[in-house]
Amino acid sequence: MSEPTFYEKVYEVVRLVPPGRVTSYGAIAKYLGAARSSRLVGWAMNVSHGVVPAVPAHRVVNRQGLLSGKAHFGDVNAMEVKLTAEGIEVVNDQIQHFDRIFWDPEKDLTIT
DNA sequence: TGAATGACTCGAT
DNA sequence: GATCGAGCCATTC
Repeated sequence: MSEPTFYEKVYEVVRLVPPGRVTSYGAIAKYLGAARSSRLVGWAMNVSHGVVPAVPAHRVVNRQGLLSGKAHFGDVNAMEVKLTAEGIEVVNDQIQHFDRIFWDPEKDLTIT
Protein backbone atom coordinates (compact mmCIF):
# COMPACT_ATOMS: atom_id res chain seq x y z
CA MET A 1 0.00 0.00 0.00
CA SER A 2 1.20 3.41 -0.86
CA GLU A 3 -0.08 6.90 -1.00
CA PRO A 4 -2.25 7.87 -3.98
CA THR A 5 -0.07 8.30 -7.00
CA PHE A 6 -0.55 9.87 -10.39
CA TYR A 7 -2.22 6.66 -11.52
CA GLU A 8 -4.95 6.87 -8.90
CA LYS A 9 -5.85 10.30 -10.16
CA VAL A 10 -5.98 8.96 -13.68
CA TYR A 11 -8.36 6.20 -12.62
CA GLU A 12 -10.68 8.76 -11.06
CA VAL A 13 -10.86 10.82 -14.22
CA VAL A 14 -11.31 7.81 -16.49
CA ARG A 15 -14.15 6.55 -14.33
CA LEU A 16 -15.79 9.95 -14.70
CA VAL A 17 -16.09 9.43 -18.41
CA PRO A 18 -19.80 8.90 -19.14
CA PRO A 19 -20.88 5.93 -21.26
CA GLY A 20 -21.06 6.65 -24.94
CA ARG A 21 -18.25 9.19 -24.63
CA VAL A 22 -14.50 8.99 -24.98
CA THR A 23 -11.54 11.08 -23.92
CA SER A 24 -7.89 11.32 -24.77
CA TYR A 25 -4.76 10.74 -22.74
CA GLY A 26 -3.71 14.34 -23.18
CA ALA A 27 -7.05 15.61 -21.85
CA ILE A 28 -6.66 13.54 -18.70
CA ALA A 29 -3.05 14.53 -18.27
CA LYS A 30 -3.94 18.16 -18.70
CA TYR A 31 -6.72 17.87 -16.15
CA LEU A 32 -4.21 16.49 -13.69
CA GLY A 33 -1.90 19.39 -14.40
CA ALA A 34 0.56 17.42 -16.46
CA ALA A 35 -0.41 17.94 -20.08
CA ARG A 36 3.05 16.80 -21.06
CA SER A 37 2.63 13.59 -19.12
CA SER A 38 0.21 12.02 -21.54
CA ARG A 39 2.46 8.95 -21.51
CA LEU A 40 1.98 8.61 -17.80
CA VAL A 41 -1.73 8.21 -18.40
CA GLY A 42 -1.04 5.32 -20.72
CA TRP A 43 1.25 3.86 -18.11
CA ALA A 44 -1.48 4.17 -15.53
CA MET A 45 -3.81 2.26 -17.80
CA ASN A 46 -1.25 -0.49 -17.94
CA VAL A 47 -1.50 -0.81 -14.17
CA SER A 48 -5.26 -0.37 -14.13
CA HIS A 49 -5.73 -3.97 -15.19
CA GLY A 50 -5.88 -5.19 -11.61
CA VAL A 51 -7.52 -2.09 -10.20
CA VAL A 52 -10.98 -2.05 -8.68
CA PRO A 53 -13.42 -0.82 -9.50
CA ALA A 54 -12.48 -1.53 -13.06
CA VAL A 55 -11.32 1.44 -15.06
CA PRO A 56 -13.11 2.01 -18.40
CA ALA A 57 -9.83 2.29 -20.21
CA HIS A 58 -11.67 1.44 -23.38
CA ARG A 59 -13.06 4.97 -23.26
CA VAL A 60 -9.58 6.39 -23.38
CA VAL A 61 -7.96 6.76 -26.76
CA ASN A 62 -5.24 8.81 -28.32
CA ARG A 63 -5.61 12.28 -29.77
CA GLN A 64 -6.61 10.88 -33.13
CA GLY A 65 -9.45 8.79 -31.70
CA LEU A 66 -7.51 5.67 -32.54
CA LEU A 67 -7.69 2.62 -30.27
CA SER A 68 -3.99 2.68 -29.64
CA GLY A 69 -4.27 0.56 -26.50
CA LYS A 70 -6.67 -2.05 -27.77
CA ALA A 71 -3.82 -4.52 -27.96
CA HIS A 72 -3.45 -4.31 -24.18
CA PHE A 73 -6.98 -5.41 -23.39
CA GLY A 74 -6.18 -9.07 -23.78
CA ASP A 75 -8.35 -9.21 -26.85
CA VAL A 76 -7.78 -6.65 -29.55
CA ASN A 77 -11.53 -6.73 -30.22
CA ALA A 78 -12.58 -6.22 -26.59
CA MET A 79 -12.04 -2.48 -26.74
CA GLU A 80 -13.88 -2.05 -29.99
CA VAL A 81 -16.76 -4.25 -28.82
CA LYS A 82 -17.16 -2.28 -25.59
CA LEU A 83 -17.19 1.03 -27.41
CA THR A 84 -19.64 -0.24 -29.97
CA ALA A 85 -21.87 -1.56 -27.19
CA GLU A 86 -22.09 1.97 -25.84
CA GLY A 87 -23.19 3.35 -29.18
CA ILE A 88 -19.78 4.49 -30.33
CA GLU A 89 -18.98 3.75 -33.93
CA VAL A 90 -15.57 2.23 -34.44
CA VAL A 91 -14.20 1.58 -37.89
CA ASN A 92 -10.75 0.26 -38.57
CA ASP A 93 -9.85 0.71 -34.87
CA GLN A 94 -10.74 4.34 -35.23
CA ILE A 95 -13.62 6.11 -33.51
CA GLN A 96 -16.11 7.79 -35.81
CA HIS A 97 -17.40 11.25 -34.92
CA PHE A 98 -14.61 11.40 -32.36
CA ASP A 99 -14.88 15.17 -32.02
CA ARG A 100 -18.57 14.70 -31.35
CA ILE A 101 -18.37 12.11 -28.59
CA PHE A 102 -15.15 13.50 -27.19
CA TRP A 103 -15.50 14.20 -23.48
CA ASP A 104 -13.33 16.55 -21.49
CA PRO A 105 -12.91 16.15 -17.69
CA GLU A 106 -13.02 19.90 -17.35
CA LYS A 107 -16.31 19.96 -19.17
CA ASP A 108 -17.96 17.17 -17.22
CA LEU A 109 -20.74 19.61 -16.51
CA THR A 110 -21.08 20.69 -20.09
CA ILE A 111 -24.01 19.57 -22.15
CA THR A 112 -23.67 17.35 -25.16
C1' DT B 1 21.37 7.10 -7.79
C1' DG B 2 21.08 6.48 -12.57
C1' DA B 3 19.04 4.61 -16.48
C1' DA B 4 15.06 2.61 -18.88
C1' DT B 5 10.26 2.31 -19.95
C1' DG B 6 5.68 3.83 -22.07
C1' DA B 7 -1.81 2.40 -24.34
C1' DC B 8 1.22 10.22 -26.17
C1' DT B 9 1.75 14.71 -28.32
C1' DC B 10 3.76 18.28 -31.04
C1' DG B 11 6.75 20.02 -34.52
C1' DA B 12 9.50 19.70 -38.54
C1' DT B 13 10.57 17.75 -43.13
C1' DG C 1 -1.09 15.83 -46.70
C1' DA C 2 1.66 12.18 -44.77
C1' DT C 3 5.74 10.49 -42.38
C1' DC C 4 9.68 10.76 -39.02
C1' DG C 5 11.91 12.27 -34.88
C1' DA C 6 12.44 14.34 -30.48
C1' DG C 7 10.45 15.74 -25.96
C1' DC C 8 8.30 15.05 -21.63
C1' DC C 9 7.03 13.35 -17.12
C1' DA C 10 6.24 9.84 -13.38
C1' DT C 11 7.09 5.18 -11.96
C1' DT C 12 10.04 1.01 -11.68
C1' DC C 13 14.42 -1.97 -11.66
